[in-house]
Amino acid sequence: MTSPDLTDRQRRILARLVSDYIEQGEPVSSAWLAEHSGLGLSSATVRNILARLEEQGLVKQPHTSAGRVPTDAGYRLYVDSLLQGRRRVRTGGDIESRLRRTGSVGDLLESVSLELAQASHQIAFALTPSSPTVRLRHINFVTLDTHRVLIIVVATGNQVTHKVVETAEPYDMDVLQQAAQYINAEFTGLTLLEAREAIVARMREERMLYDALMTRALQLAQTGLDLATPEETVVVQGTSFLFEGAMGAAGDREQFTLETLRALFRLLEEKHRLVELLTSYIESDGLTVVIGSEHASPEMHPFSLVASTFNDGQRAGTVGVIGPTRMRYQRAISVVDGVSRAVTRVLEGH
Amino acid sequence: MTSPDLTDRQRRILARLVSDYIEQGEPVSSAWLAEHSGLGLSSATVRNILARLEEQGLVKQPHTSAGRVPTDAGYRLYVDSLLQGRRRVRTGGDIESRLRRTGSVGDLLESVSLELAQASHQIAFALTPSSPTVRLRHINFVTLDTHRVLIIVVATGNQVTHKVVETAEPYDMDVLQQAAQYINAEFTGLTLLEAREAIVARMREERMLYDALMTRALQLAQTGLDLATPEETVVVQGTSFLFEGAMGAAGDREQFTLETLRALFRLLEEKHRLVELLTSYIESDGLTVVIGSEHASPEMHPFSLVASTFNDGQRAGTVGVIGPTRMRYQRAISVVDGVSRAVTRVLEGH
DNA sequence: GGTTAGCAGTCGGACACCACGAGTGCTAAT
DNA sequence: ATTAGCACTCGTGGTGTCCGACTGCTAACC
Repeated sequence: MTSPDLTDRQRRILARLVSDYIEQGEPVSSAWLAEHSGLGLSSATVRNILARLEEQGLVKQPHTSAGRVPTDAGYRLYVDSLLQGRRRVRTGGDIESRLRRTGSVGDLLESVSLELAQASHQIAFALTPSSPTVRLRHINFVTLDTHRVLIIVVATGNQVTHKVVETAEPYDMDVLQQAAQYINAEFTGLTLLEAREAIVARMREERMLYDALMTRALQLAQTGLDLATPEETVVVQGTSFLFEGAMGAAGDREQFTLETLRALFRLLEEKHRLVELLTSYIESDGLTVVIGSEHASPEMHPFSLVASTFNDGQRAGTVGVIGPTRMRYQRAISVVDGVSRAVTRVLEGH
Repeated sequence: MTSPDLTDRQRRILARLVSDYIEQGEPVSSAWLAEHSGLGLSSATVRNILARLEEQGLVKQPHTSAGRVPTDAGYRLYVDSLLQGRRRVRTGGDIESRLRRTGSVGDLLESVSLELAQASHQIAFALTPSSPTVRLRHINFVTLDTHRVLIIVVATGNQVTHKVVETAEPYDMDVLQQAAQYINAEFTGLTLLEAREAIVARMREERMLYDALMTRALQLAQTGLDLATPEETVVVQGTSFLFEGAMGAAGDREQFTLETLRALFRLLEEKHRLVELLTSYIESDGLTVVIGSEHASPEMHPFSLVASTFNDGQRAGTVGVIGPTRMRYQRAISVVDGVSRAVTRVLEGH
């Protein structure tokens, strides 16, 4: 908590240490820093500085007689104040044009996370908007056969959900059309939850005005909305990139145990937990970085996350990457930012 | 290739060896087999038998002074002739009822693979039917705003695909409705590919009969079908289970290197390669087992696969599991078989 | 002839030991 | 405040040894 009281020299040493460690993957020694830091200092002086940084909890040594490695707090300081405003990598162009080719929002999420994974060489995710923000845009019924009706709900952001419902009695196409028109006229623009409640209320009020068939059609709409509401999709791509860091790629030690990897994969699989975790981070608009032990879930402690919200007028969703705490933050941030802006542009229809 | 000329005793020893190795995960020794095989033999005799089995390529030893382990050929023989007709585990009931709750086919695939993964404790997959079989059931247009149209295509098996298309000029809702009705009347029941071609042909013929708007509506339908056609979805679940086998769970050695795991994850990620691989196995209806080196792709050599097709009248898709070659084949087979039957029942609407 | 007991041989795994090198902390001199 | 020098620590890698697990083989046995 006593983070900002650092001399300029300390900051520069720390910055160099972090970025070198990120690139090389090996603890960095006082001698190395003395030679490459730019400031003309001897290794002994650097050792003194490092000792103070260690007191502050910004760096640590894996064992005696090893160089220093950043702690999570060290990474945090690096990301917050030592990193700002370097070159902004241009990533937008071709990715944006490829995104533009996808139609439905579901496909878009898929494409976005794929592009992001490939651009960052890390695990990437994309998340649809939190449901309370989503509004009803259009509802539609299609009779498939005598006892099955297809309900299609279109929400803001062009999210389409559909469900096949088995019905006890046959529905008439005309009645359904009529009901759909009615609903579209009356309830469009409401939140999905609001719409659902409004329909329930309406059913109670006007039970006698409209005929029984109509009532049942409304009931159908209700189930359709029930389905559409909790649909908070998350797509994860690029899981295999995680092994890249975990293997002895370029002289690094193995970084993660199988147990660690397994824990992460479990988390990624349990979509609802993942969604919960991700949404909790994104109260702030714009770009968020969560580092190692800052995560709520213990299985995320060995990892960092860079996420950014995108929107189409309202907030619409989140994209980001997950990787080892020893991550190229600079690059990850600019890629995530670029992609998220690209998505926003695409959603706004240019 | 000289597989079937085995004495009864050899078969029994092999069966015992394979199933014990599957359970224990450690090379099994002659002494152990002598004691537990049931036939009252000494370890020396068993050694002779094992030596012959090794000549046949059915077992091998990881190193001198270790017990024997089945080869892929050994597993194959075990699965083919030593396994048939044991107890068929009841798995249907509750899974089936849970599956019944899902609406769209997409959700169904998701649920099926999830259930399968949890039931088998392995990676599970589910694959939609190969596209040529799928037929057009219904098409629908929704105007979102002046320059965007939502196209919804419903195919057999209640597969719903949708796409938002940006249009240069605005469309009128009425024209689209009319076009949809026309298409539904004329082209329903055709294969998606056939329908697409029929529409193109019709557009050429009747270019003058219908007005320009109608032509453009047909064009829209065409794009919609283009989108729906190649949609061969595959869902993979339970990837974290792979680590279970890879970790030293119960005194086992680590079975897979990170490189091996990584290769598999890459394959699972590249959906098109995965689809290609899976579909190539399933020319035969019913249940298929592919063991280790029998796989076409080298990254699958450390793994085995158990798959089964399900259908709703026509062939509709495939479900299955992927795990280490040292897999509980008995259990995997009965689970996959059970689930696939359950899916068929659900699709047939009971 | 098939089966078995006994024995020599092989090999991996665990452990201890040692030397080496990398890097630190401390102290005394500048 | 900085630096040179030195003693100290500790992980790594290589070597040697022991032990135990199994095997293959041979000679005796039924």
